[in-house]
Amino acid sequence: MVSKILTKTASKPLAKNSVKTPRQSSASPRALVPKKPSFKQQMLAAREQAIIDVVNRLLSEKGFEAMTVDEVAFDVGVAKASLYKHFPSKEDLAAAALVRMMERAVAYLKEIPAGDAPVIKLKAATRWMMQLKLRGEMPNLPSQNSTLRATLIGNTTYIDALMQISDTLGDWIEAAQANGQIRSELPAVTVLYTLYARACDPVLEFLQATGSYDNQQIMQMVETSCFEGLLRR
Amino acid sequence: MVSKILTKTASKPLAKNSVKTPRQSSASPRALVPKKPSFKQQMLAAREQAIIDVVNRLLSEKGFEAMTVDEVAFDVGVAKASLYKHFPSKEDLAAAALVRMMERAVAYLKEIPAGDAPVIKLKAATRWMMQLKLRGEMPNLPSQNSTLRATLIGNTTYIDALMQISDTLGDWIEAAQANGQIRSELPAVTVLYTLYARACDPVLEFLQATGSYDNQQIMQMVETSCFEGLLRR
DNA sequence: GTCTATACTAGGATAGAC
DNA sequence: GTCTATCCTAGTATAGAC
Repeated sequence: MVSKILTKTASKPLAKNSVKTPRQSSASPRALVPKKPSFKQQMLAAREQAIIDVVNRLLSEKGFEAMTVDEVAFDVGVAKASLYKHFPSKEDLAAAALVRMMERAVAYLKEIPAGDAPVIKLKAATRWMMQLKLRGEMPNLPSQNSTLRATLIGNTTYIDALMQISDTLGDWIEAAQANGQIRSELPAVTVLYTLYARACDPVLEFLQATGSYDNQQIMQMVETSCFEGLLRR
Repeated sequence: MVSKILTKTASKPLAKNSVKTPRQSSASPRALVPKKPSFKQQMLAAREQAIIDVVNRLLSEKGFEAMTVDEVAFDVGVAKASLYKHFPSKEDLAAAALVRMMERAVAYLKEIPAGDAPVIKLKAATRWMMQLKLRGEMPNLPSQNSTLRATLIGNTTYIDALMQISDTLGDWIEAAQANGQIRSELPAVTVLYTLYARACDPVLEFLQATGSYDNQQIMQMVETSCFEGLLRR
C-alpha cells in the first residue's frame, strides 16, 4: 500500500451528481431490486456522455484554460445554458471528464492479468496512457490551475479513483522492486510519478508532429527510454 | 548537425526590438567604434530586465494563460500602459522572457568544457534545465497555445537560439551514440526531445511538493531514471 | 516614457419564457 | 431541460494629459 504517498484529503461528500441512479426509499419492499432507468434517464445519461466526450477531446487538444464553454456547447450542438443545467461550472465540466477517465483507468487495470510479472503490468499501464495521449483522448491538466484543482480535490469520486490507481500501481512497483526488476534506489513514489508523467509527456506529441513515426514506434521509443534509459547497457 | 530535425521556418526579420544598440550610420567615421549606451538607455535596459524578470517568474509559476498583464505591471511596480510602451503585446512580453532564457542556455552550453565526454555534457545541460525548473525560473510553455506560438516562430532571435542549442545538443548526442554511450536504437531526435522535456517535467514539481527531498536529491533521481532507466541493470 | 482613465472583447454564468 | 437574450467580470489594449 502506497496510498500514504498521496496526501489524504478529508474528502467531503460530493455536492451533487447530475445523473443519479434512482434512489428508492429503503423502506420500500423492492429496495433491493435496482430499478431499470427510465427512458428519460437514459436519454439524459446519453446526453451527458456526449458532453463529456466533447469536453474530453477539447481538454486534450487545448487544455482547460483554452477550452471555452461556448466551444463545448457548439460542438455538442446544444445551448450553453443547457450545459449549465447538467454541470454547475466549467470546472465541474472538466472534472466530469477526468472522473470518467479515472474510472476507465481503474477498469483497465482490472483487466491486466494478475499472473503477469509486476513490470509487465506496469508497462501495460504505461502503454495504455500513452496510447490515449497519442489518440488525443488524454485530458491535458494545465498543471497548476488553482480553480480546477480546488474542484478536483473536492470530488470524492475522482480522489478515490486516483488513490485506488496509485495503490494498485504502487503495489506493483514495490513488488517489482522486491524481485529486483525495478531499481530500488528510486523511491516508489518517484517511479509512480515517472509513470504517471507519460500521460502528459510532450515527447509523444513532438515525435508525432515530426510525422516520421507511427504511434506504435513512438510508444516503443518512449517505453524504451523510460524503462531502459538513454544509456546503453 | 541535426538542425534538420527542426522545421526550418523562413524567419522573417524581427518586427522591432524595444532596446536597440545605438545604430550609427555606416557613413560615420566612427562607425566601427561601438558607442557606449547613454544613461537613459541604460535605465531603459534595466527597466526591461526588471520586467522580464517578473514575466519569467510568473510564467514559471502559472504559465502564459494564467499570467495577467495587470499582475506583471503590479509586480514590476509600473503602470500597465507603460508596459505596452516596451512590449507591444502580452505575447511579446512572454517572447522576450523566452528569448532571454534561450540566450542564457546558449551561454551555459558554451561554458561546458569541450574536453568532457559527450554524455557528461548532456547530463550537465539536463541538470541546468532541471535546476532552473526547481528554482521556479523555467517558463512554462502551455504547450499548444496558438497566439504565443505564432509570435515565437516569428521571432528570429528565439528561433536562431533554439536551433543553435538543438545543433549543439544534437552533435553531442550523435557523438555519444557513435562512441556507444547512448543507445543507438533511439533516433537522435527522440533523445533530444527527451532531454528537452526535463525542462517541464512534472515529476520535478511533484517530488518537490512532497517535501521529502531536497533539490539535489530530486535532480539525482530524475537524472537516474532518465539516463539509467527504471529497470535495474 | 510615465501616468490615470477608459474602450473593447471574450468568456463564464443566469434570467425567464416555453 | 431546452432555448434566446443578457449580465458581468476580467483582462488586453489604447487615449491623452504631463
